[in-house]
Amino acid sequence: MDTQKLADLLYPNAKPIEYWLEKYPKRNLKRGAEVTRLAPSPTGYLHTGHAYSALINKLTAKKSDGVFYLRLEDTDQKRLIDNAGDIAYNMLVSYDLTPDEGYRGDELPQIGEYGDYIQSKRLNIYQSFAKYLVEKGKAFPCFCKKSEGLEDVEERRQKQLEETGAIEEHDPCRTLSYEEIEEKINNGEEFALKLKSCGNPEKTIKVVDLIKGEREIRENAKDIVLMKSNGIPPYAFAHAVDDSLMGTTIVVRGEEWYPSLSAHLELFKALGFKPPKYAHTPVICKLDENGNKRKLSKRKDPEADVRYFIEEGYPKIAVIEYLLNLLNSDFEIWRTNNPKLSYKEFPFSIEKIGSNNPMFDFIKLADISKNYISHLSADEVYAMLTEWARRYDVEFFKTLTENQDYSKAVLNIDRETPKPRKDIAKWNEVKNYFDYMFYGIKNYELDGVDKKKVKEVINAYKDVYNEEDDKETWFARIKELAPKLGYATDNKAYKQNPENYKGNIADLCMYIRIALTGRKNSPDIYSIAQILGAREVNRRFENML
RNA sequence: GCCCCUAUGGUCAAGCGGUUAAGACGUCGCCCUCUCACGGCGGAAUCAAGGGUUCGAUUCCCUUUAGGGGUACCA
Repeated sequence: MDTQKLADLLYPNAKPIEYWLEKYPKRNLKRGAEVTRLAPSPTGYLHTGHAYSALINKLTAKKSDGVFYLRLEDTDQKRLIDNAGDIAYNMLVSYDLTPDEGYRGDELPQIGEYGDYIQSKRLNIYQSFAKYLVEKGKAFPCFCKKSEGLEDVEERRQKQLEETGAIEEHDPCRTLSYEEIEEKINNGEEFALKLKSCGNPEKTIKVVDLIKGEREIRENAKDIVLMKSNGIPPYAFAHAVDDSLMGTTIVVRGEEWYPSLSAHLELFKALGFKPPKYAHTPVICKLDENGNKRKLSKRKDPEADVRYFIEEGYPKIAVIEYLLNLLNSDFEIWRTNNPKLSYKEFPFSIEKIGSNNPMFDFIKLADISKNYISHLSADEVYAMLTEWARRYDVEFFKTLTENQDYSKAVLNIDRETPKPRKDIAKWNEVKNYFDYMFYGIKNYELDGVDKKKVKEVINAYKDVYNEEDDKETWFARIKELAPKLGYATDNKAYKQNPENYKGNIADLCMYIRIALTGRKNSPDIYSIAQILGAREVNRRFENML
């Protein structure tokens, strides 16, 4: 068949590929610089998996003085959601995963010489390369009825399995003659362009995956779709064309793409491009209600949306460090040895990524978060907390900002010391945790507590309480008071003969704590009393009597 | 159905032919202590099963099992 004639029939107006090859010359980067990219499809919010791979991409590019860019893969018209691209970009920015190049949301202009970075704006480019493949006899038009949606596909697959016992890989339309094609085109029939695969699945090829290592995979034999009948390419073709033209050196993508790798490699070969390096990453999973491991699901799992962590008030760095810990498990050792450094200093390596699909662990995340927060100064905590509250808890925001110094003092309890408290994992916990400092005491935790004893203690203690005391004097006074009221100051003595005492000094302190906070547990009561101030302390004592 | 990937404690995982099988989270106990948290010390808990290869397998090969993924004009 005259493939040039066919190419002109199918794509009469396409530019020759040389035009694009000239327009997008090779990148001029230093040796070893890696070009990575995140290429989400704007079909919803930014998935936690996206943040995970953005982190890999960003760190890899940074480490090699390369480029990390963002491209929007909006080739599925049916699933597009307004603003999804914009949200994705802004989420990346807010997690400090800002791309160096590419699409930057709907407000800002794109950066970079290799645009457009939105695939739907690149249709003429794909057309050129589609035409090129037809010319080379490596692609053909297919006029078959298309499958619509997953159910349709499954039904068709089932039917084919029953009839032939296998799934047809070569497409029947590949043998159509020029005349037949011309007639269909003239009748206005729509066509999809397919790859005329020449692979043999009995043969294998060697590939190197940056995570999986050296592998042998079967050659591709499927006539995959290159251009859908609406003139838009599906993932594979857009991937091959864009990543070649944009100079991507490492493609980081989820493991679910691994089975289609051989098809992609055939495509690169057909196009005459050198394929990039690949890194197929594990997929973050969770345990579902039946006890089975499954991929984090957009519909069922709130934590699949990176916005969830922001709403809950996890510090963004904590989330990133959790993900980093999943990627390179030696990160936490490094973190303990380098508590002050930014995670960006960590010697991240793609090769160290394990190949198991990890389970998302909130307990571990909370631990990382608590550690992170415990090392912040009160000013930093205040800043992050108010930023969160401004958006998600307006009442609390008002409270916090009405009296900044007071709020900071509360947040500073047991902070900025060698052994800081680790009790806050996310900002939405703070209000409940310190409500007695901000909103008074709503109810007293008194189960198992003898209220008479509380009154007795407070009644005596209020007279010796002195706001001016330093911490040691403060405690000395309590110690002095204890025996007078019948409380033990020596724990051992108390344990030996508890019947000789009304309680020990710990109980005495607990009563003071209850009067001041309404709770049996709280941070250091000396600090709390100091922050509350004598007036409020006395008021709370009176309240108790 | 077929194809691919994965398999070390409850979780994340080091390990890459010979180890008392790291470490972290969680859990339990003790110590510290005005409670809680922190911190310190210690304990329990893992190589999915069965075959090979080898002087020797957690490690290499095969089978089974389990889980995940793919098999779309979705990404």
